[in-house]
Amino acid sequence: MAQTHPLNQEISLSVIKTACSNCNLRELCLPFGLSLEELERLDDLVSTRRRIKRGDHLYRAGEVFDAIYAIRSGFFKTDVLLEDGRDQVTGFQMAGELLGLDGISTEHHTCNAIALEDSEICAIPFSRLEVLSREIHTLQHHFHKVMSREIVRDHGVMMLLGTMRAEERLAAFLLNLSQRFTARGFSHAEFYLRMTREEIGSYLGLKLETVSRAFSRFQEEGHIAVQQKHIRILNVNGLKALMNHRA
Amino acid sequence: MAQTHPLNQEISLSVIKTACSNCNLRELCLPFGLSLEELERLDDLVSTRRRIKRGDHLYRAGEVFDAIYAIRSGFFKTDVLLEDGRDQVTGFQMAGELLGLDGISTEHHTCNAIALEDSEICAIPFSRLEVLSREIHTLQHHFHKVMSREIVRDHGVMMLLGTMRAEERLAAFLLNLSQRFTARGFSHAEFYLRMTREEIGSYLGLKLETVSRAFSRFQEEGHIAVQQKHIRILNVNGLKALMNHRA
DNA sequence: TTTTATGGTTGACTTGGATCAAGCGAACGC
DNA sequence: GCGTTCGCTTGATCCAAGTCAACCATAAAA
Repeated sequence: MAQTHPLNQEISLSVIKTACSNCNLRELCLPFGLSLEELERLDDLVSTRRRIKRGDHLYRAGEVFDAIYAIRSGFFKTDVLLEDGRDQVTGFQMAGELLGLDGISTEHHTCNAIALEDSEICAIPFSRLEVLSREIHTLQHHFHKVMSREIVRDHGVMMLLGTMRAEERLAAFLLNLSQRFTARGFSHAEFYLRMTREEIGSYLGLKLETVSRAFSRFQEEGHIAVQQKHIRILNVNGLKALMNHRA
Repeated sequence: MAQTHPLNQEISLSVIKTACSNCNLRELCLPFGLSLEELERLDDLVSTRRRIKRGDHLYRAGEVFDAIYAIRSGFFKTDVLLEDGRDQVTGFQMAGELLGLDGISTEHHTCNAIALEDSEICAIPFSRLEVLSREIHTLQHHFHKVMSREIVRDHGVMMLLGTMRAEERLAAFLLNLSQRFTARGFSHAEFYLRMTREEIGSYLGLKLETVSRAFSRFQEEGHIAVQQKHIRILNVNGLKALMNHRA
């Protein structure tokens, strides 16, 4: 159902529904800023849509790179494995975000992308994207911005890992999630975590016990209400205050 | 000794000498893979070359972005400041590497770039680079690779900050520097650090005392010889072994 | 329904790296 | 030449987070 061959595009309504031009994520995703006519050209390019079940890989480190992926729905993590078994979660991605940019560099993926819930993605063949972005300046520029934004995000994570203490890291993490959910029209104050404490810990450079303790502490202090994966933010400013609370 | 002082570039020769087509870094830098004719078109674009004195900023966080910079000679650091005074060094850049990619995202620089020794840069107006890369496919693709490489590098730093202990981080850092010096034709085993212990610490998420102690330890164990900023690597495999030495 | 597995919480203790503090050496300005 | 500054080293102590361990909660399987 997700896979739709470009040939049927006139026929089925479902196909039209999953076209970029009709996608409600188009203002967050790659199509940002494109005209209607340009959008349709992008539609041609985004031919493959695919479902990824919770726990399955979208791609693995080492695989040949030939497409980047836009998340239509669902939630992913990316991680990097060291030979000795250590791994680092490098990011959590949600609807409208792009996966696979790391693969351009060596033409092989350098990390694993794993669905944390049943998800749907759009595959964008990279060489065709390069062709199209030579013709559509807005697309070219926006793509550059997206890559750059990823670099800026990574710098933020470095700052977090390099200078913040455990509770600051977790506060920053929750505020970041909240802000991204808001941008997608969800509640900024109430959401379900898609990842385990261990995955959060890996992302934040902490052990799962430390993450768990920090959650409990935030709850005691009235900043949030936690019940397993269900989070309610009760005091955004409290969390923000935690972040700048000395080096 | 790695420093090549660009002090006397005779006027007439200097123009030719500083063109991409004659730059000895062209295989490391943006021009990688371009034909001679394409190189000349890139030369037109890279009009501004500038000297930056040790300690001076190439750009500051918040400034309007309109160009990326290729390092012709010298050494830089980039860092991000938090309001409360904490800062994180996000990278050290040497000849042939690009600076400023983070600015594309918001059209403002998001970090500071500071010369750690007297340096020379080539400014590449970004909008003109976008125009040219629509025409020269090789340039377009290579630029994408460079951005992607930066993302991959950042993931490596996350891994380092998230999962490694102090001595592993420093070993990884030294091996990385060594490898990059090698790629530029310098000794892989002997070099001068351009940055202070504090800057290394900031980059590695450690305090300067910890960096200093780790250096001393490496010396005691015969992996390296340190005298202030002068480093000699005596046992590369020893350093490599330190890195995979358990989580 | 009970059983099992997986993920989360909490406590006791240990430890790597931070902090505080003193002193040293090289480079620079006077 | 000499004093000042800045960066580096080293030691003593402390503490945030890691480790180890027990137990609890939820959901899926039997």
